[in-house]
Amino acid sequence: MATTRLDRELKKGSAELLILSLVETRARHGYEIGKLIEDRSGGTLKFNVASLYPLLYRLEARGWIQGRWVDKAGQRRRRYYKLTVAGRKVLGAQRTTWQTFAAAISRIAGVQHA
Amino acid sequence: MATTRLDRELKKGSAELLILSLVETRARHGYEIGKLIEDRSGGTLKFNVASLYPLLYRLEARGWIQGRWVDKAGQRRRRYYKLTVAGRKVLGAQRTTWQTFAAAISRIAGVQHA
DNA sequence: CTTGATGTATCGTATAACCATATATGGCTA
DNA sequence: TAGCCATATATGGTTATACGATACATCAAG
Repeated sequence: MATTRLDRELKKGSAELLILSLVETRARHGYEIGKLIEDRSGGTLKFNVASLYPLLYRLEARGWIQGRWVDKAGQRRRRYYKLTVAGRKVLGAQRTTWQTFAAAISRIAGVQHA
Repeated sequence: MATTRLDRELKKGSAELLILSLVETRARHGYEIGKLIEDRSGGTLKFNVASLYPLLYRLEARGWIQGRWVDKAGQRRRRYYKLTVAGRKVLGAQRTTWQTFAAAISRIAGVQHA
């Protein structure tokens, strides 16, 4: 079946919310974030690296996450990102936004959410 | 507060689902669809005409909706769109996709849906 | 020594939203 | 009767962005 494009677009809109959520309780590096999203969604959500990394840079440039390089023997260097104070506020706002949108869409599209 | 862009992106992804849903039971014209989405979402969802009309043309080009010009005295001509058989199948698939995504995002982002 | 998983990075291209603007009609009001 | 608002459709040009492809780098497994 042809991809409806809806799924792709949906990923775009929720990308920031997903990333901010994952670095909420602890610092994580890019690759880990990508894998976590894929795994926890059961393969439903999957980010291309060419989308994921630029997104991380953007979030850092906005001051919502803070990156730190970590070198460890026997490993490629990783950049760990953690949520900033400003990012925490944004995350809270985005969670509310998400719920509002999900409710509105479900109502108009006639989708019942469990 | 600065727009987080999440809301804008979310609209993009759900636009097709919303439109297909609104022309499911009866034919509607563009302006009406725009107003319905805005009204039924309580202002949360709002489409720019420069996004809405091209989207309608795209959906029609794909054969998911079928447009028909209707002239009526004392009114500007309107183009009424109705769901096609192919569109009905797509709508069903998109509803399923939407539910799957909403569940995945809520799970990862730690958002509880009522 | 080749393959695959891990890990970060980006060029180029295609897609698409939307601002601004245009056209057209009817009703209300000053 | 001129102005403005709601209705209704249409699009050129700008801008943002996702992602395929590709690159580089390290280590384990076979």
